[in-house]
Amino acid sequence: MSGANMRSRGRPRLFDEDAVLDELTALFWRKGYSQTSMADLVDASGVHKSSLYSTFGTKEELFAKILQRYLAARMGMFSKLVEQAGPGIDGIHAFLEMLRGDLVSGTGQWGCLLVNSSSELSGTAPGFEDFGVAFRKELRERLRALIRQAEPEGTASTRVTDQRTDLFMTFMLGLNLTVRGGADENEIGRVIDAMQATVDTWR
Amino acid sequence: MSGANMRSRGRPRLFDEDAVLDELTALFWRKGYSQTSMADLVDASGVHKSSLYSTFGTKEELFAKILQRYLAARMGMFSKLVEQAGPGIDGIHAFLEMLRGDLVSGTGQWGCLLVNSSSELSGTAPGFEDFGVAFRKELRERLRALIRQAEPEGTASTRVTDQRTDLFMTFMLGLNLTVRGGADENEIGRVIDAMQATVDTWR
DNA sequence: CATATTAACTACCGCTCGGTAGTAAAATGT
DNA sequence: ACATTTTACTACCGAGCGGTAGTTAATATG
Repeated sequence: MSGANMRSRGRPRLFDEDAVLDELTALFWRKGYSQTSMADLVDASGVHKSSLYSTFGTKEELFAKILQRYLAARMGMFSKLVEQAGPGIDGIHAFLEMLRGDLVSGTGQWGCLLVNSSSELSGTAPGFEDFGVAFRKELRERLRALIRQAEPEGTASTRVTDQRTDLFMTFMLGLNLTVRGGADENEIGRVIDAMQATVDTWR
Repeated sequence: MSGANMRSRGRPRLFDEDAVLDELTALFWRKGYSQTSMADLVDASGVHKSSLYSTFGTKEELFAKILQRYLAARMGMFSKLVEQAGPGIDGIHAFLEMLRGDLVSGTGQWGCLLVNSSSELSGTAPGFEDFGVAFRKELRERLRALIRQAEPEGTASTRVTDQRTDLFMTFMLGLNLTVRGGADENEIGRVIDAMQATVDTWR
């Protein structure tokens, strides 16, 4: 029986692995992969370099783990947002408003780690491109569900749903870029308003 | 009189400055700023390192010059595209089709150098953020002209024009990201079709 | 207490990075 | 011819990079 409370054999960790991964994620998120050095990660986490290597492997391996962890968390967040948004066109409106709230504060202004990384490393990718593809695919599924449930039964064709999903998705990517590019709250607000107006024509 | 044909005093350059800048631009465009080393630039251009430094200054200064040059070229291109697109909703459709042609071939799949750089360096920017802001502002002006001339006189309010412009602009940013993220021709086509359908509702 | 195991911590390695000094070569000016 | 100016080219520098070996400390097991 290897229960949850079974302590391992040697010296116990002095740091919480999850908490450290959160800090490292934040650093990569804000500065990008290339501009974040191992020394930066050591400083930010307080964990010695060798411990980072023995725990998470090389910088590439660490980053892969972080991306995968981030992907799961991000998708969980979007699923919850879609759920909270509720059905109907009003649901999409609510979804966009929740997005607005996220983008103007905290980590929101750094864009999406997966999108950023996919863009940063696509020209020289060791193998991170798959994460970006997976992200777009999963996000698209959730957005499609949000949009699908906003259409009165029988009225919408699959084609229309798909087109709206593609537009909405591309809009979200562009919004991420706008935010990361340093847009202020007004500009973000304007852009979201523009999408709200478009969504209104879907009634 | 310092005419165009007045040769300078010392040893003449063995390389064409503009041609070299084009090559360096392509490299930064594809690989990004951080992932492009001076050695890479030397290899790609065939110009010795010292000559690059004496001609263009440090890596940061060189990159600033490249961004500025790229900005001018890019804006010229967009101005021409808008002009070629012509008036009316059909003009916007034509514009999108020209975009489609550009994105599936050559440098198009690397996205936009300014957008990429703005995203890559925003978390650690030495001072490149201004280029991204200038780019978004200038691009927005041109897109607004395209959209403005597609509206029948007297029918459209300033507010509607601005909203459509913001949506279109954000769409283009997202499209860039989609392309750079490694989307294939089908996915790009779908996304553009989605925007075409939205533009159709503007009639 | 002895041993095995795991982690913390220090010190270091080879390499690549951006950047520069110093010299040889090719042009113009007098 | 000679000096001046500008560039081409070689060789090199210190710093920071990602990554690792080796030692000390803390826990579990026998």
